[in-house]
Amino acid sequence: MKEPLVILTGPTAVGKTKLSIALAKAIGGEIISADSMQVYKHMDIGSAKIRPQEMQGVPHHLIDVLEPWEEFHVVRFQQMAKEALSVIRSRGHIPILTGGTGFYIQALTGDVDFTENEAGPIRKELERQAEEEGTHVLYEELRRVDPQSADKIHEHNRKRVIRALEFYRMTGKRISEHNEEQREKASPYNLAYFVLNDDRAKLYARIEERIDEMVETGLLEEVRRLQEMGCRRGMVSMQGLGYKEMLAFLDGECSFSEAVEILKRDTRHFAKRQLTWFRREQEVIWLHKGDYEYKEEALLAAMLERLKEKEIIR
RNA sequence: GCCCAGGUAGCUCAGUUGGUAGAGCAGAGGACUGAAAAUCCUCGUGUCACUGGUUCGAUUCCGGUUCUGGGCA
Repeated sequence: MKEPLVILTGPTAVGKTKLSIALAKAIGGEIISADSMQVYKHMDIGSAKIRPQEMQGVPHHLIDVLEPWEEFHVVRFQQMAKEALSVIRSRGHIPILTGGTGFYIQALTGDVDFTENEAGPIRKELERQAEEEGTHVLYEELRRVDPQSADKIHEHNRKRVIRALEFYRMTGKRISEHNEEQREKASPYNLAYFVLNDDRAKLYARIEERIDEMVETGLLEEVRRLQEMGCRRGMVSMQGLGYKEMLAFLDGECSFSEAVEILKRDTRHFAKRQLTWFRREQEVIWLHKGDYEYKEEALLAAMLERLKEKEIIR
């Protein structure tokens, strides 16, 4: 029997956190966060991090474990999540992966192998080359070396072009082949992949509301504090929604109200991208809040039923 | 009340020397396998305010009406 893994995800601001607590309490679960920003300490307001008193005693993993100047990425996530998984297993609890970073969820559920190469100076070299000679030169090289990837990746998508080349230069293998292999792997987990969703208009209204709350509770002050701690705009953590917009304001690039408007817009765009991602995922169990009259008990009951079907709970 | 400038896509506006129109933003869809809250791609028909006139033909020219700014009284 495969190891059980419950996933509760969905677009930003849909209400994942609240529901995850109810679910964890109902099934004796522990939560692993699949969130690229909540891992960071001192980033509480902008990342909409769960507060300790809201956890209601449910153990949480991968929250508040890194300093904002540290780099976080899928590989690190995968390692840490696997460690958390074994801790949870040893306690006889059920792991619940909660958060909106679809890529991270995929890395874990698909057990994607990232061990083939170690991050090195090649990336920096490629970035420099892109800067000096233009992405086009790199793209041409990619076409020579890995035409399949070149077909798939748009020339303007600098990050992807660089990564594909980086992979080739480091391993001598084509990333397109590697990805193909990884894609065919079956998940080692007995998955229950829930995606919470709501009407688009309601979701957008909730995003707007939530950002207003963040502003009222001191988003700008939080970002100022981070700046004083030495956080700069290039950092991975500072590319998070809420952080990059406030930093742009603090650098005098726009007015405060403009920054807030841009933040709202970008967050809407983000939610939309998340939904695109989940639509593509196989095996997803959609939970439309409207189908359950927006009642937590009804949503919970539906989830528990599916968990029974999958023999994750009795 | 008079004068001026305007009323064109959800918003901001461009344009048609008369042959029924196009950008940005918003919005929608998509991609994504070591930056992913990142990065990238695709999608634009609307009584061109209303109403008469001139014209083969008016959103474009002329008159009137109306609305919105600004100025003068």
